[in-house]
Amino acid sequence: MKIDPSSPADLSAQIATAIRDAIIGGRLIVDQRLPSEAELAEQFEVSRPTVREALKRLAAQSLIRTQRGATGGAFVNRLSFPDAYAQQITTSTLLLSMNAVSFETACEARFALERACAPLSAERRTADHLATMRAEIHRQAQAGLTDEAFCASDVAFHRALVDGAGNPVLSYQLAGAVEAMQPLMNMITFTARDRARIIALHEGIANAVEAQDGKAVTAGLTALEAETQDLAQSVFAARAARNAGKAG
Amino acid sequence: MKIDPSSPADLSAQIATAIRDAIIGGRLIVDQRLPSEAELAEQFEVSRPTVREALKRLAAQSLIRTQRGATGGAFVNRLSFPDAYAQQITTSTLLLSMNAVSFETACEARFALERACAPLSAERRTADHLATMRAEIHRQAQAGLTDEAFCASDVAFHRALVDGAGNPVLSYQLAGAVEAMQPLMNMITFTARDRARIIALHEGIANAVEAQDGKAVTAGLTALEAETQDLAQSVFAARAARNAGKAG
DNA sequence: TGTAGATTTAATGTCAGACAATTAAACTCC
DNA sequence: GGAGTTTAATTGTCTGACATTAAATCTACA
Repeated sequence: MKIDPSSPADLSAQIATAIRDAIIGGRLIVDQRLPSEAELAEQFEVSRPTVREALKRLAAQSLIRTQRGATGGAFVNRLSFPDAYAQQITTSTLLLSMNAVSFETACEARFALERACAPLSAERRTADHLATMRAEIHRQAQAGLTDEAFCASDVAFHRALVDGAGNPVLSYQLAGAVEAMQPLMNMITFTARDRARIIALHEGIANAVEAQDGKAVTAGLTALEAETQDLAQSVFAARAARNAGKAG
Repeated sequence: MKIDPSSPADLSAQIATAIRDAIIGGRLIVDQRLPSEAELAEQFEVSRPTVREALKRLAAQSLIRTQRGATGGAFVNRLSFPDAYAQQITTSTLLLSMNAVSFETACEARFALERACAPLSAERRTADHLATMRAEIHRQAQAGLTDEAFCASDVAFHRALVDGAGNPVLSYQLAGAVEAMQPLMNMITFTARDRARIIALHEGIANAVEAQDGKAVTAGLTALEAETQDLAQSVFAARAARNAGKAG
């Protein structure tokens, strides 16, 4: 592993890239200990702070973990599913919030992906997944629920549906799509009638999942997508009209 | 923004979290300049190297960018789609390689997600997308192509299909699923007959996309999934048998 | 002999201060 | 007024030191 001191890029970035490539390329394997900071500094012919900045970059991506003490050091970290979930959600959320992605586009992507899980989930869901879905529907029907809590329950409902497919890779991929929608959904105010319609659709989906009828699950999700898009459109239209009224 | 010096967590990690939360929460907006390192050090009552480690953590996640010079500093970075793609691919690839995810599971997830794009892509694909797909099919048929190049072309074909849906969020989500499969696919050796079958399936898919027949695209992907799973199974079975022979 | 406690040691975490490199703005001179 | 020079602000890097942590080792005592 070598770096180029004459490169315009920061030394710490170069070192981080070199180590990252070694991890991705399998030359450093999970739980393997990296040389100590002092040794790395010597190898790369830089100072310890520079090495530390490189290691912090890697730590930020969960590629390594560090331990203090006599037998401590930096170790190649196994990227766990929960860590990957968290990164996925953060990235997706920021991507949506920073790039003026329309509600319509995000919503379409989210439901398209979720429909991909529908047949598998209908086939494989356990009683647990079904119970979670029912419990969340029950929660959604409670009076006095804030819009945020309603949305959170909505997310939990859909996660149960996705997890029902029994494919952790699929669950991981969907985590970003489903969770990143939450801030967008939170911009919507749900009237009692809106909630009733959504809950009815959720019940239809849960019933289809219980009956292990993949096509019905897919159809239910499509209907829910249409309902969500309509709702968002009317909310945003009303808001725009109110603002125009203010301006006029 | 405050940190807790008595917390067991590293100060630099705490500072990074505080700034990240400010960005996610919208208190720091895109292109806004953060205080200089010296000012941040004063605010958080830590030294400059500690602040720098925190900033490097954020830079590793593309949350900020830094500029040298008189008017330089750290700026909140707009997370671009390409950056998000790259992060997504890295995370997905590592997740698969470090967690003993079976080929079967990864393959199932990938094709399930890709089928989610099929109807949209059939409806909206441009001539460009179609041309890319045809070009990649042509490349795949060339003699003397290495397995790696064949796989790379396969990825390009499927990306064109996904991009055809015209939904950048969907493309972003799929990037991880499709690209992360490549290392796994590279473990397979493709005989000429295998390639011919795959190319035939690709042609069927391209024809369906050209005809804007979403159901046929979905069916083609399902057939390709079955073919891929069969192929992988036989390759791995043969390899296992050879290893057993050696051991015996 | 075994174990509890003290010591050692090796590593990361943090600090202070300095200098180098870079870049934009301010200034100066023609 | 414009080209070149200077200045100032900021990040990048280095050196050396000390603090903190935790495992391993040693020591004393039962």
